[in-house]
Amino acid sequence: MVPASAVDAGGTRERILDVALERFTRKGYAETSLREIAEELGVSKAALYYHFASKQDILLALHLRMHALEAEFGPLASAPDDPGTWAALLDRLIGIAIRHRRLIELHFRNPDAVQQLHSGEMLERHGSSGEGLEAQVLRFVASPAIDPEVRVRRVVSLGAIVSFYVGAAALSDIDDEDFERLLRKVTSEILVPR
Amino acid sequence: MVPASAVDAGGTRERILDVALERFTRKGYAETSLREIAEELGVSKAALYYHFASKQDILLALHLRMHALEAEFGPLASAPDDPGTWAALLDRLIGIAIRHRRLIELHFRNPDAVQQLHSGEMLERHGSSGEGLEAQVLRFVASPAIDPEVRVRRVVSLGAIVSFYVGAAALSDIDDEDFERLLRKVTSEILVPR
DNA sequence: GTCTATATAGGGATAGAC
DNA sequence: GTCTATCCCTATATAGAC
Repeated sequence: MVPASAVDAGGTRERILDVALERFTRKGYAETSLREIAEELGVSKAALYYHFASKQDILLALHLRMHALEAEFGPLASAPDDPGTWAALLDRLIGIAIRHRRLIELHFRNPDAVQQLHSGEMLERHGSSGEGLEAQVLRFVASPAIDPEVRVRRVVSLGAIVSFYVGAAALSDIDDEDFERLLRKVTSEILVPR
Repeated sequence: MVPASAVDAGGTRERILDVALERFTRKGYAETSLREIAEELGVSKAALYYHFASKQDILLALHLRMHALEAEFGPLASAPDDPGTWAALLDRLIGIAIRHRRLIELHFRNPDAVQQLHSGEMLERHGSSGEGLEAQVLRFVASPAIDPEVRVRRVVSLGAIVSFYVGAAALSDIDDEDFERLLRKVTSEILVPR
């Protein structure tokens, strides 16, 4: 672990995280080796271990950025069956998904690796909040008390958000603003049956 | 639970594929070791190599099931800008996605591993058709000649199909028939702007 | 802060007995 | 068809010099 007071003169720590985010997202966490990352940076593997205690620790640092987003996101309302609550939630999710797509893709692409971060005791030591954003969102779609059609529509609206991941290459010529506007339009339609 | 010794010895190959499909889907291809699969089956690693030439060969066998589906699917129409063509395509995709969800999840979860199957010369030797279903579908959403809103709606409708993957755990109490009916309803709405 | 060298573990894959 | 034993390779991680 690197002391919080450590000065990152060359910005190497950040450069490691940048390369790791890129690789973990494109190739996957398990498929990406530290040798690979070190070579792209032009340093040795051992140098990585000066900045991070382990490979998992690199993923953790990226995951903590996500946690920071959740903090910025604020607490979720706790009225899972209210349509307006869900619509507002979705609205905020889209904003985050567009502005931090790489980070979302990372988590979407490596669910197990991220999961294991929560299994261990690593997160507590870094002051993790209790429940993740994902778990909170699931409560809005998993409750059997809510009408199945409503739940399917909510899940599909989530699928719409991650569709930029599925069809990223196919939509790369559409800029973020246009895409966000279209996405908000379509998702809001999805939620209201005709 | 199936007693190991009671089953015909020739059924081992299928049992390997069943376990592999389960593990590759849940944990990912690269993260799943052959030792793990062998242990669950109560056989040795070497036994696996009697039935398959390599780990990749196991994935290939599962991938060929997907190819069989594509054959059943039939040729795609080649009019990417016609709304009716896309609607018909989507309709058939939903049917396949529901009936063979495990297989779809496998491919959705391990895009790179499947990709490498096509890079090598393995597929030609097994009589692969030229272009995959996925590549053909992409032509319907990637062409810049088509209106961006139309393309976003199409990609979102694809996202709706894979939403059962995203929210599978949350919707497990809804049976396949209900889910399929709701999915067809919602996706058809997505394609037509209000 | 970065290096070389090395320890250790686990992966895929093969040989040969039965 | 399945086993045990083994090989080779690559990965994470550590030790200690500079």
